[in-house]
Amino acid sequence: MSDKRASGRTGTDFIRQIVTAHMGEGRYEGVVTRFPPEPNGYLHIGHAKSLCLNFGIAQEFGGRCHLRFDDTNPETEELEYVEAIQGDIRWLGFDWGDHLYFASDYFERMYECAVVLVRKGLAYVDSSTEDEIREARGTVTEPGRPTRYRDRSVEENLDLFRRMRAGEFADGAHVLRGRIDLASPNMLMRDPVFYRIRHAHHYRQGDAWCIYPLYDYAHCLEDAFEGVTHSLCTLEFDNNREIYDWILDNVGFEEPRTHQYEFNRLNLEYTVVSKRKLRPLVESGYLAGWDDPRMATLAGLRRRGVPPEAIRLFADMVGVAKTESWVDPGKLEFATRDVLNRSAPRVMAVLDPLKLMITNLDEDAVEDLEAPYWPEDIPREGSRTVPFCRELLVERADFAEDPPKGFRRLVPGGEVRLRHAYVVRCDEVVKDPEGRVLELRCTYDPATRGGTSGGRRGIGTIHWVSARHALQAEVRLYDRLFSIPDPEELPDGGDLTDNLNPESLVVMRDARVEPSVAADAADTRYQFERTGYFWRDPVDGAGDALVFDRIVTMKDTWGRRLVAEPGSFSLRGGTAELKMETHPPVVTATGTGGDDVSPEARGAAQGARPQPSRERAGKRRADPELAVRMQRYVDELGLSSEDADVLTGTRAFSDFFEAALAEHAEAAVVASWMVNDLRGVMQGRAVEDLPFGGAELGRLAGLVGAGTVSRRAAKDVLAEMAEKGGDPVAVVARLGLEKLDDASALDAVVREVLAAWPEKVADFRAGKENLLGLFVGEVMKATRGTADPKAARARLLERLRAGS
RNA sequence: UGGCCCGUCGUCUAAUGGCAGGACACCGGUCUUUGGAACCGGCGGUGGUGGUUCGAAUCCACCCGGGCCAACCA
Repeated sequence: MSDKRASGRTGTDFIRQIVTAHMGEGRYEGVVTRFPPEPNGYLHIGHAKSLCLNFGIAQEFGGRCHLRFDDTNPETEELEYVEAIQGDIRWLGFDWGDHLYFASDYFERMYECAVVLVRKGLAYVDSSTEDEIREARGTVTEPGRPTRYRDRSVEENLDLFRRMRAGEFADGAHVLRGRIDLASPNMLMRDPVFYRIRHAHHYRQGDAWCIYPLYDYAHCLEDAFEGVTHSLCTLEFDNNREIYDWILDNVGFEEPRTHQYEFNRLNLEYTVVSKRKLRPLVESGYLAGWDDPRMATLAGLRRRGVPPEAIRLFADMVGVAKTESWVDPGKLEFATRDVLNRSAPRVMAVLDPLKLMITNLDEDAVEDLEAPYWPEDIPREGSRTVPFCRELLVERADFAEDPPKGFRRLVPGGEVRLRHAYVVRCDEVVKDPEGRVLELRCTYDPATRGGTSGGRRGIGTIHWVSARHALQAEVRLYDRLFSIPDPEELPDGGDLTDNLNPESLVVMRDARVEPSVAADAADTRYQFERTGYFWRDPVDGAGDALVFDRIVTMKDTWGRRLVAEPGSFSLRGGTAELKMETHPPVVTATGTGGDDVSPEARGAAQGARPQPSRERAGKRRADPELAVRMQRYVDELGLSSEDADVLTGTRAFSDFFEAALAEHAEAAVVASWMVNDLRGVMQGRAVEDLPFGGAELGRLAGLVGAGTVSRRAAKDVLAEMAEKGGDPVAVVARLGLEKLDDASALDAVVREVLAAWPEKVADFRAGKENLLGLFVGEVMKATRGTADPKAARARLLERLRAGS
């Protein structure tokens, strides 16, 4: 395994930063991630993000990514899904090599781990009913209570657990629970169930087992067994991390072991991925299946023709963070167009044909025109011939008798260029008795062969096919399945179908495609010029029938304009987009979820005084001495009540403060160090676990007060003390952080800094004065924080002003 | 309501005490044999109030808002 990072994209998201840090410090030999699907459904776009993250990190860091089926629930899992999932992952472009695993293969080892916990008294067999257990677990505000089985002996637990495995009991008769903490504020720690009895047939294990482990127990062990280093999951598993660590630590896995990190899952607007919610749509036949091209499943996207590269690009664009995100599907569309623009040959197809007769051409004349597959800005070679003759078909939407302003297509008496062919003029419009346009009679200008303009300016271009030569085809125009950004936001008493976009599928049954496509591979992705990207439907278009799916529309600046001009129409634009304009999406039905705060609430927030925290107030009630101290800090020491509140949050913190005060009597200064700085370096530790005491902090404050150390450098000293302990005087000496008092030395640094940033200096002199912070920062950096920032600032200003 | 997580342009995401940047979307322009692509420009943001600091999106406190957790699902 190489420790060199693979070349290519190196993201800077927080997970990659953690991995980078771990690799830098040599914590693991190599990065091992995993993608752990449960084989009970199809993968969707959200899984794609996780796949890109896990496999991407493995690739970038020269590690590996396991594919592990998390098949611990025999009642929902099937072989069909494990095969489909593997196909989807390969299609997306990822390879797990030899590292294919199944959680069910670990059942024996998991059982042994459970025995270890039972022997340690950390797990017990509970024979309560499911309802009893739930009821005894308490609520988020009330602690749980033990059931009467919690204190069974180790021997009895061992015996019962063995017999559970042996099949002596019925489903639900007993469970194995962790013996952790029934009062934990984290509900998952209230003696979670590790094993349950299910006499069910497992698709891989058959009837070998009748006890099955639950997620929280199984997942961390699976990771640990495989030597996973970074176990990435979505935000909602945040609460599960505590149990993840508890089990691994208590089973005996030592550092460096796997750890769990949570990132934000992908939410796509206008789509739903919930299996449960989508199932009725599939079963009712509204959707053609789990691979319906309108679905956000990988199977659906694949059938639709979205290239896997586009999905990977999309995942990159979306990024990874910890904020709950709702992504506009326009981003996926952009990624799709971006890939297809470079890779899809252009051909012509007419979706809604209108006859166009070239009256100055002989009936049997046929001219083969050469038409390049690529526009000039795509550096690819290749062309096909398209037959040009008397009777043509053009797009009905490309003709208007009464054109909207700015219309650049065919109008009575007007001219238009036929792509790759000739300029034609519309001489006559033939209609049926109802007034419907039947045919356009035009004359062409032979001097404009190949589409040259013949001196005309500002002329439009439309696509066409030869009526005689074109191939008949069915074209399916797909649009977003739902009409509102969050389809799961239901109207009162409504269901998902209320939010369906009625025009998510429009079928053009009598479309015509230029004849050249007959010779192409069936999986060719095309751009039908001016209408969008298409390919043959891999299911219904697999045989002789030409059935095309629209992968994505063209970006449509004209159609966008038309929205503002009622009565107009567009040939490309999605209907949902039009809808969005006419019916602004209702974000919440109740009106409670928006980001607007009522004026009253805002006013109240502004006027609110800082409140002592509930937790600290509670501590002071329990310990009257703390309350006395808080009062004294305010009355005698003159501290703000906020600072006094924080300082008296625990006895230890308050003691620490008093010890510091004994060394340095300026209460406000010491309090500030405690409240604002010390808490920052504690990193979740309790104050009594710090490797230094109050006296040291007091001395540090004294050093700053005496001018021995700048406040800035003192923060670095504090950080060093928090990490390694030590007396501040010694740390200052060791690190060489005494304050820089030499004015000429400071001036030298100031000159160096200004010389190093000539453009910024110019910008500053041109008026961008907030650049001063940059310069001060550079001086502080150059002096490792030992300069006096005020002096540096003054000197910088002097030189900056002098030079203007 | 107890605990945990999270608040940066409309959306997604950078900035790890020192220049608030990028992408999508939107608007305008150039170019164009696709109303595409490309190129140029514009719009637009640190939830609030205090505090610490020479300097705060970043550290501290409080408030507000959003999410997750009380399956023998994952």
